[in-house]
Amino acid sequence: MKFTLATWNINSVRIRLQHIKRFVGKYRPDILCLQEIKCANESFPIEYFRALGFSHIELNGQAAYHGVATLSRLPMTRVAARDFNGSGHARHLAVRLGAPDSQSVVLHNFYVPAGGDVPDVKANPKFAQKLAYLQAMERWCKKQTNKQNIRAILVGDLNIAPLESDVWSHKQLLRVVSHTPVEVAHLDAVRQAHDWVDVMRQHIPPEEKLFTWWSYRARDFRKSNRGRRLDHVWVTPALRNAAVSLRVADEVRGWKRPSDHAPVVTNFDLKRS
DNA sequence: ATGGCTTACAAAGTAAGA
Repeated sequence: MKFTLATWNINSVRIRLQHIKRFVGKYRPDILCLQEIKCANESFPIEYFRALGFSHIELNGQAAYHGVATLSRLPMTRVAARDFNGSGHARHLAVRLGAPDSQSVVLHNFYVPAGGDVPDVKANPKFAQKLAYLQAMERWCKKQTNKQNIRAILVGDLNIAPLESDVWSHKQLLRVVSHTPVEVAHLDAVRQAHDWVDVMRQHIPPEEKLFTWWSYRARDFRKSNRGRRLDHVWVTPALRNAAVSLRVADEVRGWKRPSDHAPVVTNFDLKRS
């Protein structure tokens, strides 16, 4: 099975419909994982996506904040929508691609908490909640059995830029939430707990700068280029060779009134795994 | 630039993003 998968923190799905149409027209993704849809399930523009060809739609939304959606041209079934840290936030959705046999793949769509401003669990409850969320993800990963045979893809806005080359200035961001050593250690623990493979860094060397998010506050995001790699594509070892190509669609960040995140587009060929 | 912007919301200023 071959398919194109895109993950994109859309920062309000309802205000970004024209961008979605333009992006889908250009990249023809078979599966689209959105984060920060910022609407309840009943407010999600389902018909708009059906008209774009996404006949399979699974939602985990809430009013105003957070929320994730997975849209597909290919058959899929809902597996779970977990609340990893008991916050009541809509931040996760899992679907199964294909019939539930040994060749099917589970796709996880995540929106990890941003964590607020101050990287101190005592002074900032949001930072504590972010670390708790990552610990719950790690526990869940550890609990899985027969991990070498699990066929799974994990994508989304993980809100952490782990490598020095994942931020515009390692030194200046060491005490900025998203790149602090404690967050990076927590994310590494999640990854190692399931031997997840960092697909973006399989395709783009770790020495090379790679960003998926640029602040709205820069006058010219390309000129200042103070970006971070907050969005990720991971696969289990069984799918280690399944991603044939990948790119960050950073031109989308330059469209008028964009999301502050760019989509990440991956082409999969499951025969290669 | 220690935030210059953007979004949602029983709509004017809050809260949140990161």
